[in-house]
Amino acid sequence: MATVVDTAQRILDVAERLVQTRGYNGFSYADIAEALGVTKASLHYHFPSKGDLGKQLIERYERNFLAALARIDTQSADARQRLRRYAAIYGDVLKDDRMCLCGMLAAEFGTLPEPMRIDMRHFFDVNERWIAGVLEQGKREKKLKFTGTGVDAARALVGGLEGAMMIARSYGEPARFKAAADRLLADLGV
Amino acid sequence: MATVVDTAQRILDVAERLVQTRGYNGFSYADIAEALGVTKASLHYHFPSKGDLGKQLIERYERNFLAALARIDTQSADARQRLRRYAAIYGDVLKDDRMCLCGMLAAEFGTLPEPMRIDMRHFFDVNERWIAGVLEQGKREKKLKFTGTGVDAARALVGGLEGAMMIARSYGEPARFKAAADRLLADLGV
DNA sequence: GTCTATAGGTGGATAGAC
DNA sequence: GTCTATCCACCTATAGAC
Repeated sequence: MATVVDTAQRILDVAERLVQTRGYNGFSYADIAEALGVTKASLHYHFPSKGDLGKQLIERYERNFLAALARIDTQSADARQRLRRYAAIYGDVLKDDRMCLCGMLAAEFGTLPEPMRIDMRHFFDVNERWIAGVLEQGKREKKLKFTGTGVDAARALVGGLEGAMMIARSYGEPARFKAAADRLLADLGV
Repeated sequence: MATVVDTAQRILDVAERLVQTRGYNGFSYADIAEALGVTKASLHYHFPSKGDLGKQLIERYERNFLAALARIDTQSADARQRLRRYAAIYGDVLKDDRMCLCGMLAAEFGTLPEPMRIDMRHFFDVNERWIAGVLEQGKREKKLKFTGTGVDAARALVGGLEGAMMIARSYGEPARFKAAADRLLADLGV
């Protein structure tokens, strides 16, 4: 049985927001310790090294993301509606003043430990696969249109959403993201 | 008269590559000093603080970028060709294993000193303006197609290129960028 | 302009008491 | 599990000699 609110999860909650707002190289154990009112040493009990923390951060983020995609699958049958809801996830993250965790880590790729790199790419892999599936479904049902493979179109969509999100955040204008996302979706027939 | 090879420029050259590969929070004066065979102290003579260095880095990057756009303007009259050459600039940066300097800084926005934030946004402002101009030219000449304003379409293009670049670099696959870029251009009628 | 030397701070991480 | 205390490497930055 877990504690009332599991300590490791609370650490991950704070660390997640820190990475999404300041980046993996932009926060320290001291930041988390201060936010939770504990010492740095006790954080090391739960996550021995920063690399361990980072890796678990990505894995939890992917699990939560996949759960959100599963909800879309069960609640929305229409391909166009599924894509709209997919893009809305990004928009909600941005309205909370955050970048996508993995978009952030992609920028910091050059300094990440290998285990984090692998997990980060896996996040994009599963995202692309899910989108590609929706795109192909939409094409079969003649509700979506795109040239080339579903995977290629999916990659362009993910890249477009991540980039638009990153720039919109620098301007503090979530509307910039919305405009770009709507355009990307429109090009797919949404 | 400048030295044979101006020291400040050589510092900026090394720092530029470091930011583009490791990020602003991912390099130190020690890295530059080692690469140039000088001490950290002498770097501070040329750039008193890291914020000064970062700011001058962006300003030089924007000047060089604008010069490249000016070359496109004089050498290519066709709107479609101009966009292809614009996207090719990004592709060349990526093939050199670098991210766009300002795309990198956009990710690190949360930790940047205000002067760098201002310069970074200015880079995107001038990029968007240039693209918007090309898009509107192409629309008048009935060679390009897009809905809404040229600025909105320009923003979606910049975001799409930056995001695709960032992810392609994480996979070490420049081809991923090329595929996404071609798709973004195709949606504009290129 | 570049050097040596160093200040003053923060980084991640560990040992051992409670 | 959390604490105090501490280590050592690294960070940005400065003073002052050459």
